[in-house]
Amino acid sequence: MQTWIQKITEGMPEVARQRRSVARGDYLFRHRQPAEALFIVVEGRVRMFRELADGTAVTLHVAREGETFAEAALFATNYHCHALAELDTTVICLSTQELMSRLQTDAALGLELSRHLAHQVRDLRAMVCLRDIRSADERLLNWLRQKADNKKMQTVLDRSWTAISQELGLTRETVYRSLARLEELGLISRERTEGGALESIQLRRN
Amino acid sequence: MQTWIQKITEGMPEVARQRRSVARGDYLFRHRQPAEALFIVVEGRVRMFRELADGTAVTLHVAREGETFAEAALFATNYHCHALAELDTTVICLSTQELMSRLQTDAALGLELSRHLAHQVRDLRAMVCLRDIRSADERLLNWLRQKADNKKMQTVLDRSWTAISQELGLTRETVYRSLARLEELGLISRERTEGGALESIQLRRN
DNA sequence: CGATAATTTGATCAATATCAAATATCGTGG
DNA sequence: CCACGATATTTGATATTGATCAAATTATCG
Repeated sequence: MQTWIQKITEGMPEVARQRRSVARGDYLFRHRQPAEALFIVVEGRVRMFRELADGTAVTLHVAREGETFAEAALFATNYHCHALAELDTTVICLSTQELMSRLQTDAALGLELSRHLAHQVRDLRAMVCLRDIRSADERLLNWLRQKADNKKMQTVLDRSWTAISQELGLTRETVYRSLARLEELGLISRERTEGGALESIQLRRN
Repeated sequence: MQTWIQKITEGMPEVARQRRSVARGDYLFRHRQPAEALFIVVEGRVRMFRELADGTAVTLHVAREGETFAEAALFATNYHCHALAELDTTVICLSTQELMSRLQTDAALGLELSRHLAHQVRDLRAMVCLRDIRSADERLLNWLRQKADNKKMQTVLDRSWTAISQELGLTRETVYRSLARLEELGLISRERTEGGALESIQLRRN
């Protein structure tokens, strides 16, 4: 688990970091409810959305396993959107009250939170930037380069291509075709590390 | 200017928040240089990118007027990318050293920074989410809904459509066509507030 | 070993990008 | 206040490319 979560949760009273399970289709919280917690997804998937006057839903974020969400709850008295479990979901709830009161005095904790958020900002900006690239080949290639070990020019995958294609904003079919094309062109080579099941991609120069 | 910047800069010694002008094509900072400042763009545009072993550039972010960038410099000793002025640019430099030393003890300042970053995270997530919508019409409509005043179901523009189309990840031609189509379908109506030059979009139900 | 998910390739379609060009609007200097 | 250049808006024609639907193969997990 991420460092900041460790630092935040350690020394936090039991009541302030409870687990909660939500069945698929149920709400974790609703718009305008008092913002009592922020969350870490342990398992499942949560969709956050606003609802307009005429009932139209506007999705703001989909939080997946390992991700935190509703950090903004710390700075608001009420939630500004709905959070719906798209699957059977388990989350850890971190009490905003508890956190906030510690943040009032504990500057180190605030730094830890800022660090976490600053990294999120960096990653998200990079993701937006990546999606500005229209060509599937170029987008995939840039993703590989972003992830690559700078010296070895190599990326080791931690997920299926099917999952990665979502992050890329492309269909899996398109991704597989791009992979084939890039390998064809000699820009990458795909290597299956026989020990682990993890595929790794070697970037070739030019 | 954003609140947090006010709070951060007020009471900050003159030396810790200097203006700096950079000519188009010059670097604001380079990869591996000591991370001495984070920045606010006053005017111009700055591109941040990494450079791979073979010289390939990977863009991570393009910061525009009014935006802050390199917040992560606070948590690193060295910059992890290059920052190049794409236009003649003026920035405000906020000393990381000064900021960091204040953040060590000033919990309120840390909260202000966290608040700023949490909002950025929220906005960026919403932007990524929006770009997952493939249809231009749907994407534009959802953008309008995100921006809309919840009661009046109305969005007042603060920029040209040409600028907005970039945020949407669409070409301006596509955006204009979508606008026409959505108005045709009666889903929106475009209204020119004669007083100001600002266009406003009224969302219709269904 | 069976079931489920992931990978891979093919054919076709639809939608957006692109290129082009005309009009409208804005801002600025005279 | 007006003229003029720059920018924004708007519509048209066409091409490209990624999405979609299909299906076969392979890998993974219990």
